[in-house]
Amino acid sequence: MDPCPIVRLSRLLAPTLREDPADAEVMSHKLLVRAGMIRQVARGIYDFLPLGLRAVRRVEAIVREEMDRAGAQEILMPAVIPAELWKESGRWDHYGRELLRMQDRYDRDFCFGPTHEEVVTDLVRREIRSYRELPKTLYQIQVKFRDEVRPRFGLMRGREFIMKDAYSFHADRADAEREYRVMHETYTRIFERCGLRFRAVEAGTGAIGGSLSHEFQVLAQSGEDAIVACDRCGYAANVEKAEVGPVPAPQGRARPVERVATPGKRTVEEVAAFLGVPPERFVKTLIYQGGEGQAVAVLVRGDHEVSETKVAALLGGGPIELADDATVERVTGAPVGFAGPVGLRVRIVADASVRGLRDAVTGANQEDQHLVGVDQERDFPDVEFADLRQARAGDACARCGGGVYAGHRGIEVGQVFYLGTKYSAAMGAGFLGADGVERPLEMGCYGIGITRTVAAAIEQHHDDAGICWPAPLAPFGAHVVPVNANDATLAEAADRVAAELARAGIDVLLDDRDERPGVKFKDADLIGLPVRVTVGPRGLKAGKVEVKPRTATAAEEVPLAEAAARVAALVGPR
RNA sequence: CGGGGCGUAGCGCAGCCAGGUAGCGCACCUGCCUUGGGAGCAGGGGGUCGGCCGUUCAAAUCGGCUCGCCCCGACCA
Repeated sequence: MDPCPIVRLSRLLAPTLREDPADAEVMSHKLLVRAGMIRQVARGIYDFLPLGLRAVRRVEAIVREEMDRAGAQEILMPAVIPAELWKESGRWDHYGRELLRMQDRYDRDFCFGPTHEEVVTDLVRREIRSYRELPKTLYQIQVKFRDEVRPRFGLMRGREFIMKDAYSFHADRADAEREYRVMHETYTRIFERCGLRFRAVEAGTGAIGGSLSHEFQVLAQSGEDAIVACDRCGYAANVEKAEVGPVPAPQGRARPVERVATPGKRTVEEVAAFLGVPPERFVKTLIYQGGEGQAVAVLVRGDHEVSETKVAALLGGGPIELADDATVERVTGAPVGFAGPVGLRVRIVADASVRGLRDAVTGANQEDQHLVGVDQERDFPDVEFADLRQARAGDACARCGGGVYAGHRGIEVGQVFYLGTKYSAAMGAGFLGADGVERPLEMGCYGIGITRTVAAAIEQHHDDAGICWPAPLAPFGAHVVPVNANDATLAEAADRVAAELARAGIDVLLDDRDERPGVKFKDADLIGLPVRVTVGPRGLKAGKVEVKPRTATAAEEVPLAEAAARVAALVGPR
């Protein structure tokens, strides 16, 4: 067995910073920069320094092992892709400005691949003829570029990032769904091995249709996605997509409608405070515009939020957006903030929780006026009901009926997707079946954001002093610190401990710098390797070193000869 | 893409309103001293003040343009 490397910190490019960088917002960004792991080159584009790159490589290694174990085959496709392939799929015109386009010296169009359905489908259509050659699952680990409107949060949302993308090809839908389940299990193994707390949540499939997509969300307070998970059946989904269970029947008593003045009060919060009526007795009316520009009124209870995903699906799947001020005025006859369903002459869709509401407050479609005592069945009966609101913690689970949703925040690090024949049909990727009939290939695709996973690991595993790497992702297994580099006895002992650790299969970062102990300890905490081994004069006199897991509060004294075994037990196989 | 903010030494910042010798802390170099949680003393190096144009006797400071970066809203691994 090759001995693991021992890297001397004095020679490593690991410029640690004492202060947070001014341009960083989230912890993973601050800590990656402070620990000398990344540096920004342009917005959303980073250098990976040795420590950062080692963490990336560790995620990649886990992903590779598990993909290979699942029978997928690693390939490498080009990052620069000729426009023709993207024109074939139609995405050259539809992908938008996120696609980084360029020309070569002959003015031919190319793009930097943000994803590789076109390239892989082109490869497979040229090389696969028969059902006998199926199924095939191909993957690559590669740099991607998406010219995000708003890159931010360091590695969480870069423009250039490393992604594992996989594509599978099948003779029929059943086999594609079988592979989907295999990949779902593979992803579960991958993120478990990474030492991350995560949930696989149901995800929308947008324009492609079908129901087969899951996002893998690493749970962290700083996550951009809000998700809910049932405490009983385990159903979990993005709040935008999560089905909402039965709503309690409305309580209010019938009374006549009354118009009240609410000068300058536009939001539910403002009006609720002004009238002394709780938000759940409000009907919130939002005017949306679909792709063709027709306005639709969407109603939810005052304490609920609209799920644009659900509204878009109800209206046919196209993109929707909140109407601009002028449209709102035209539709409601009042400025933004005073819309209500009573007397509206556009299509009205409402969340199920609005059905049967009595004694509710709504906008009056007149400036500075609201209606109270509104009765849905009496005053605006002409409404379509559907599940249109975002789920939230405390809602009843729609799947099992008995459970209750708990709220989480998540960072999406992976997604698995059943594609069907979207790309194979568009690009003429077919095969001959046993019956001699040519059919389009059934496909699935499966992505993992490698660099985002590194950031997510830090978001989930850090403390005030720095990163606390899950051992499987740590750049090194152990951090060996001789407290005084000028003490030859200590330095020799540290070298010896490092060598034994390496022999025991642990990669070692040895802080051989001529720095004071405090500086070394601060840097060790910041870099966050799973175990620190301190070699100091006190312990060494008794033939001992200190072994301290990063997340432990106290160190443990261990005889020199046993240190390697002790650390190996703590860190696990590397 | 719309809205807001910031560009002054490697990092974090002051100076700008009220134009007149470019500063502070950390980091860096040299020496002394120190060595179990970001020591101390002394000396030192380093900045076309993002860029361009203008106003002025004089611009980091005032005006215009431009580039870069960050934050807030709709998409995505």
